Amino acid sequence: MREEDAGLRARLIEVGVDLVTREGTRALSLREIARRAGVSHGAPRRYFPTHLELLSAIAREGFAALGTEVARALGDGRADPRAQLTTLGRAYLGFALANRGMYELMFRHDLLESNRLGLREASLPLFHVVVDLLTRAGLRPGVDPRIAAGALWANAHGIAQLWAWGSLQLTTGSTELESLLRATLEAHLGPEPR
Amino acid sequence: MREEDAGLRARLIEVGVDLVTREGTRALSLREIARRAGVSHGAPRRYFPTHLELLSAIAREGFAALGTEVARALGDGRADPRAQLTTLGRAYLGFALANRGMYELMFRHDLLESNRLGLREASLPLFHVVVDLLTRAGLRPGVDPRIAAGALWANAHGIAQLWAWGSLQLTTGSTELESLLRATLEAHLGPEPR
DNA sequence: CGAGTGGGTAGACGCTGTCTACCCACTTTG
DNA sequence: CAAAGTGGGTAGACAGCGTCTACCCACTCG
Repeated sequence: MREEDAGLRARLIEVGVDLVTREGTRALSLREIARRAGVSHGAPRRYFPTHLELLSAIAREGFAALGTEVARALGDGRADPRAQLTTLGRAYLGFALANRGMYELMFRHDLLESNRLGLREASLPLFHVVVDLLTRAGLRPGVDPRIAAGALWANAHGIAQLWAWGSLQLTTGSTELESLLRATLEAHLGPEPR
Repeated sequence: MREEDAGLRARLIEVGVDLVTREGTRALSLREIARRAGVSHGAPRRYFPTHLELLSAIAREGFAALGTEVARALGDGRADPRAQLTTLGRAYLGFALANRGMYELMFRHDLLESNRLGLREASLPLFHVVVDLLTRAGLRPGVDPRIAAGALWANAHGIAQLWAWGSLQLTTGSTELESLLRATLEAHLGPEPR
């Protein structure tokens, strides 16, 4: 009867996304989601046999959002690879910090039945973008770009997580975050050419 | 009456450490810890007013273990800084992978009341070791060693976490882990001198 | 001897995820 | 047109959880 009667399945995911971005992973109980969707607590079971599968579906939505965000930031991809990598890093960290709840969910493998539900695949295209940009940007000889991409990803992930946790905030202000990103990129690509 | 009657408080922590290293964070319910310690579920409250405080105490034990592990690996500190950094990285990743449950707990800030309970302080000395080693190893000019240390830490953390999650395992075998570590260190310190 | 108290027990409350029995509107079929 | 089947949802139960509260027992101290 709502304007959005797009089936309960979609509505549950929508409610979940809304809930996690606004109140964090803690609020994502099955019953609470059902409550906010206006159905009984048993209803979700028809579409998601278990709580984890619902959470995974919500997390997939997060990966999709991250993907489009990054794609939007990269634009037509005509800038040089190095600038694009910086842009990508900024977009990644920006997403992680703007949507902490969702980002946390996306990497809480204990909530997600990690492998089985295609979450790894959901983050794979982004990984390949990084590999591609790195090869085009030029690495030191003898460096496997997939290794470098893995290291870079891990670095961004670590920064986002430790920052969100507060472990990295020596000072306040996000200029330090930018410094961390720059330090990482320069380390992998050599100093900025002028 | 046991050979270990070192007070309930210590025993609860001990049981918790044992439990998390053997069965993961999932098993760390307050009632289960109490059960294994042989007391009623209300007993821990005398020493830990809330579940989170007990978990934090267990995590602190983890940070201590990580610290001594790293210290043991570094030895008398006479090797050159670069080699020590490699050793430290290996020890860090080794700890994270050998004690996945504990490592996960240590960085699950949603379980830990993060700031208030001195957990950040627990990891701070290790951070300073990294800063020290980096300055002695020599960075490119104009690089704040604290920033570099943060980036490095974030990188190690990210590698540990994504590896544990399975996101980084392009191939199997831990040689790839070693590659990731090497790539990171070489990126920050320049190629290995021969 | 009586009061006070540290340390633990036991039960209740509201919440959680899962399971099961039911039920109602709708479609399909004979 | 009636009967059977079924997709989609409700409602209640169950065990487990963290927290709170009332009690209680051994022990110490005045």
